[in-house]
Amino acid sequence: MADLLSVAKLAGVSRATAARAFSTPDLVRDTTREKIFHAAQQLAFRPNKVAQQLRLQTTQMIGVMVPSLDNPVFAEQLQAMEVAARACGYSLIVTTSEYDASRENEIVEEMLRQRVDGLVLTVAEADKSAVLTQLHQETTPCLLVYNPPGNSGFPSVGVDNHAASEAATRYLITLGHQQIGMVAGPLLQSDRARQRYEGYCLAMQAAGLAPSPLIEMPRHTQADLKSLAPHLHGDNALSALICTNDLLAISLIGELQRAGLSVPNDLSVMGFDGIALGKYVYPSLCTVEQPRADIGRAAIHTMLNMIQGERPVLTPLPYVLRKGESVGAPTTRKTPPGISSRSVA
Amino acid sequence: MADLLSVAKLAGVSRATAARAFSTPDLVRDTTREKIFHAAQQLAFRPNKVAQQLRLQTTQMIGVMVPSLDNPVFAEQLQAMEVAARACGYSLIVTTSEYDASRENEIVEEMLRQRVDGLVLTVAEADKSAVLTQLHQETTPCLLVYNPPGNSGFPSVGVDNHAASEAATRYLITLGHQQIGMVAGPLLQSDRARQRYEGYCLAMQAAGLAPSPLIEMPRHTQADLKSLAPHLHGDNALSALICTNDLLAISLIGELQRAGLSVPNDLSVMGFDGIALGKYVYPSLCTVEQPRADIGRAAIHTMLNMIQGERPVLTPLPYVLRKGESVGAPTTRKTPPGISSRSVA
DNA sequence: CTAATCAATGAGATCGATCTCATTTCACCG
DNA sequence: CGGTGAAATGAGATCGATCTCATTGATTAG
Repeated sequence: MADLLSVAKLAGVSRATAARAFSTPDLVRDTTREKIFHAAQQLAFRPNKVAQQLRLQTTQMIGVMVPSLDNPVFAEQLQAMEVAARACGYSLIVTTSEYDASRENEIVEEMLRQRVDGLVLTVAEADKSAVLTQLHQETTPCLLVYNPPGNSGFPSVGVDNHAASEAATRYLITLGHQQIGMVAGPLLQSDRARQRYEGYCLAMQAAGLAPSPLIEMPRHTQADLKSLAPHLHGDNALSALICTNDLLAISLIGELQRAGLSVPNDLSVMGFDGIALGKYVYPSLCTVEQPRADIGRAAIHTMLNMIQGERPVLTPLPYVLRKGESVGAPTTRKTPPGISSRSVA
Repeated sequence: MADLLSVAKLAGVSRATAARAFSTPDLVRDTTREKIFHAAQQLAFRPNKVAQQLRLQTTQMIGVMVPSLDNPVFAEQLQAMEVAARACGYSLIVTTSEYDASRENEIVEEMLRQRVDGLVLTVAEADKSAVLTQLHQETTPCLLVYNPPGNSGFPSVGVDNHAASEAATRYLITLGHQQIGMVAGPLLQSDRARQRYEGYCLAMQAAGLAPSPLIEMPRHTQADLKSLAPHLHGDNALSALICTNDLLAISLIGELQRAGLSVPNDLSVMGFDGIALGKYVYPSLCTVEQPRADIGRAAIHTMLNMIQGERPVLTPLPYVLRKGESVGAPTTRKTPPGISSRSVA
């Protein structure tokens, strides 16, 4: 591939002048510039970014790490990030951690070697993340997405999970639900899920209701009816469920319908995240929508500011309670009316 | 950030020896190597990939362009690509074209400037893609994904859309369907969608049935019942539909159910792509599954071979006809029985 | 004891751009 | 017509690594 030097030679000027023709055209006489452009054209010259990056000590690249692209909430955020970054002349190096801490380490190390200008990460658990602890030693700016800011010491872009979950729970309570449960992936391993559970508990208590213990599913994004069955019958049968993410909610609704139950008549199901597909399934998913595209854009713009040396000022982004057909008012249960009202006490 | 030279100085050796300690440790005396590693540790030395890339004339980076990450079929493929690339020491620069030809050009140009070692692209239409035409001038290896190989002149990883669509259609015919339609996004603008329609037509004709004209939806991944309504009533009312992608199918099923129709009792709906979520919704989506993860992995491994200078040998990957609850045998229609059988002739 | 061999290291060029600083060119004015 | 300042250009250093080739030092064979 032709380099600047060969262009300069062909045009009969020095390297420096050829370089100027591209970076600061005003400093080059019109006729000279023409000659250089013409030579560049002939040689199919294409500037070498790697050389620029080395010389200018900036890569115009942002390293992005998300847990998985199989979850649309991350893919949709990434889509917006890519568009925003490109519009500002930045490229993204995209990686997935698969929720694996050792991979997180390798990935971040690799990106630092690549001298990315900034890191935008979503980690499994911000508070106890080894990789974040180590990043404090570094000068490369780092920004979290979705992870609650907590005490990780890094700025974070996302919604207030705590408040959002409270709002979701209150909404169900307003509709008349009293037996409300929450469903999550295994071990409540994601910090966001934990905050959502806490928000749920608070809202329940504020309404004088007893929060149910968390119902754990064996997988993070796929519901399993067996784990849920015990909570659907008896005195304390649930009338509404909040899932810590939309994939869990959608697959749960599918399983319930497959088992002959009606959503929302037999059970109201609410999600969390607001992935696009939730609007199109039937029943449409009632969920707390995180503005994924806004979050992605905000992450990029905040990161660019941080790269400029500014200290980020971040307010949580607004969540939207998206109503949907998967949630309705509680109906009279199959259990005798007397029992159901007694169970409320 | 500390560089090799400072490490070398601290260790009391030359640049060359310090470099060798990392790249070819055998050539360095044990005691010397220890000194160098120790110095590196003290200075928190981290090799600069940009400098390596410039010197070694390889970036170990692959440029990836997909139309959009909002469609899980691309996100799921990308997830697999990222894991496969990382396992081989490569990074991905990820971009989205948003089905925009001018963006395609900019993106590819940008990646060539970045001196990616290879390009893995999914373009809107491989046959009439300006960017592909221009890429023939370049030496950077280029591989298509999902795009049918056609006469673009580039190797391609994906399934045989033509055959897959034929198989899907035959499956519906085997179940007894005769009035089968196909639904696509606007203008049949994607080359894959066009092949799928052709496959459908062939299978219909082979069975002695008349293919219906394509039913176009105003949007690529979101169904619109109004566009479909005319085909659901009358003598030629359809009993089964194939959608050119899963998002279209899932949203269509939602719309039908919302309108009080039953899938598959009133209408069987089949998708195409095999996104993960299709398995979990109710009714589960009957679809032609493209092995998205396999495709992603194959794309990376093929590209790595191409980078080695090998000429790729590609056989289409096997699709899987995934049965699901959204398709059933045709039922007696509301229209008088005599009419429905007459309409077959 | 000297020559030959091999392991270990260093000096300097190189990758492809940009930047600083010096030098040349040019226009304009007295 | 020479001088002055601005505009245009060039020479060379630089970014951080790797590689070639030369050199040093140690070991061993003759």
